[in-house]
Amino acid sequence: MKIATWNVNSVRTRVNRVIGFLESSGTDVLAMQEIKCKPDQFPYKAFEDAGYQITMHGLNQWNGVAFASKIPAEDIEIGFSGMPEFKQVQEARAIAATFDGIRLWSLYVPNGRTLDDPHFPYKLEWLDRLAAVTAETLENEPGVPLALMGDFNIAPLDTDVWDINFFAGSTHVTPEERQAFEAFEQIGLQDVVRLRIPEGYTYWDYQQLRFPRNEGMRIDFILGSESFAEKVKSAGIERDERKGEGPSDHVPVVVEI
DNA sequence: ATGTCGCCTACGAGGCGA
Repeated sequence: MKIATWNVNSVRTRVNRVIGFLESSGTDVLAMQEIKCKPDQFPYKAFEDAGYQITMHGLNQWNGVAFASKIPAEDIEIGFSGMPEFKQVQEARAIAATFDGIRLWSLYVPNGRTLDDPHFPYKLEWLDRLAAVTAETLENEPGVPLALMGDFNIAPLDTDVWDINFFAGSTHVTPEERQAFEAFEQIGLQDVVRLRIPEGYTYWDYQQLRFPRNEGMRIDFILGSESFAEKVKSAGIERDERKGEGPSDHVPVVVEI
């Protein structure tokens, strides 16, 4: 089974590219982030015509997470228990479903904006709570094949950005964010892509010719539980998806299990 | 170069978010 995660940056704008990727890669389950639409705006038909069912959560033009899958989604969960709010609103940043016994989360971690912005503590709290809820799940259901997949908006290593000096004083690389990321490893998850592909970016800003210059960031991850990790046969970062007409600024990250 | 892109409102262009 092929599983992938991809921040598509608008599923409506990107529908042809997303379906093209699904078909050419033979992906069975795709976790999407930043679909940027409400349920009545989702381009269901194009996915259904390609043989994929949609499980989505979107509230407005921002954020939004979903799965496209060839197999049925079971035990769908919108958000996670105690998910922090921003301005009294639980944003559309998390959805889970079980596919053939494998529990998958599609996650769009808050960006954080700047270190002095209220979105920054919100990001840290959001990650903290997600780790706590995931730890509970792993304790209650040890042995469950589970993966957290998505755009974490954190570059865990200095080599995950093209120039660490450029990011001095910025989000994505602070000790606090990296500690929040490491917490997922401490509760027993492992980055199943890093083990196989130590280097490589998953995101290049549209601005400043970042992609032609290969000035990117590695911020999209698949973090698997022990029983998920042991099923993984191979992994990939689909860099070529950043090329051509109308790409997302992120590329798919995939595993075969 | 403040070098892009996508969404909104509301019909042109500015505001917001990344």
